[in-house]
Amino acid sequence: MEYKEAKNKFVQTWGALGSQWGINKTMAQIHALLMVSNEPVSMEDIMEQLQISRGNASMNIRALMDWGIVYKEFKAGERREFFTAEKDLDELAVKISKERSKREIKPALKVLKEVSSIEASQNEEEKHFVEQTTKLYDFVLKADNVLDKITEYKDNWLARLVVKIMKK
Amino acid sequence: MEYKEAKNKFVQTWGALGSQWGINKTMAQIHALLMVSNEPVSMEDIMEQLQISRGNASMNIRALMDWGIVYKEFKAGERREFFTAEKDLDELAVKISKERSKREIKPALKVLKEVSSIEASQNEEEKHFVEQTTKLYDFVLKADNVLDKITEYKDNWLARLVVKIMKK
DNA sequence: ACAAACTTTCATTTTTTTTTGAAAGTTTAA
DNA sequence: TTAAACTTTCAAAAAAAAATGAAAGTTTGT
Repeated sequence: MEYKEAKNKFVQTWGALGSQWGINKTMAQIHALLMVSNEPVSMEDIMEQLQISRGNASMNIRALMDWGIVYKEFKAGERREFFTAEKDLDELAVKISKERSKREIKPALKVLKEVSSIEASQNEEEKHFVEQTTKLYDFVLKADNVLDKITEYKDNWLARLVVKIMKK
Repeated sequence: MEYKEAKNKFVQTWGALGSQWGINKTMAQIHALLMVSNEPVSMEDIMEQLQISRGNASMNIRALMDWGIVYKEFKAGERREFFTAEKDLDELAVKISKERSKREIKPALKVLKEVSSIEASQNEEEKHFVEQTTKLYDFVLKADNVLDKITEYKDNWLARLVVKIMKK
């Protein structure tokens, strides 16, 4: 396998993986492309390499910047904008965790708290509902706190976690 | 808020959360419904409560059983089948981790290994590609191992993890 | 062996998500 | 201030994913 083929395979695979985790394919592909580029890439290049339209490129780059994992770069003497991806994987994981927590987990927690707080009657069915949603709330809250803690370590949290977990 | 409203809100929210994580909405809703039911539920009931077709119900229940998080139950003297969800949240997390690892992470690792093993020329661009994909491979491998380890603890891994992580 | 009571399958339809591309907007240099 | 060089927006089109429902399949009781 030579470089071009490998790069393409990587971009495709990363895109597919993204969509299995609720991230749109193009967004994941753009990210993949930027991850393995040693130089900032222009929108024109992204469009060409991924064969996508200007609008699509623009919107997905914007989304990646909103996630804080892609940055604009300016090159001296160049009018157009270039983009780079966050390449430090620890940093990347931290940012993704933070965003998903903020956008998805926190709102879900709010609902879980609400629904687990209803006045349960004698009814077995209702009692079970309250019990189960309460457990779920506690569980999700704990999991979310783990994410928060992870972001505090910042550097190499995964390696540290591995060490801790591995020693039984 | 009374029970029925709360239950509905929970099912809707769980469904929405599912789709943000790459799980189809109905599948997540069925799971939600079964999670908070104290009794096994028939397909008929699922169809009615979620207002979905028989085919849809059948296929998504099947998918949930393939994930190992929903079980068939037989009631004495009843012809039709009933379903229950895994209600132990630790067990649920373990099963989901295992499946996602098997279905998504392992295949991605294979590709990462492949593409990071190309013969890199002198070319800076190619060198960077190999370097970056190698780092990614190591990172994903470590993360996947964490998932594996988690499944070994089985009981209350999250609580243990919290303790470990919390004490700085 | 039959038929009633169910469940599964899958071609077709519907819904949702993503992409396109042209018009509108912005920035910069002269 | 103008216009060239870009980027963003968003209504419409296309593509992808999910849902339907009727026919086929299966199981069970008699």
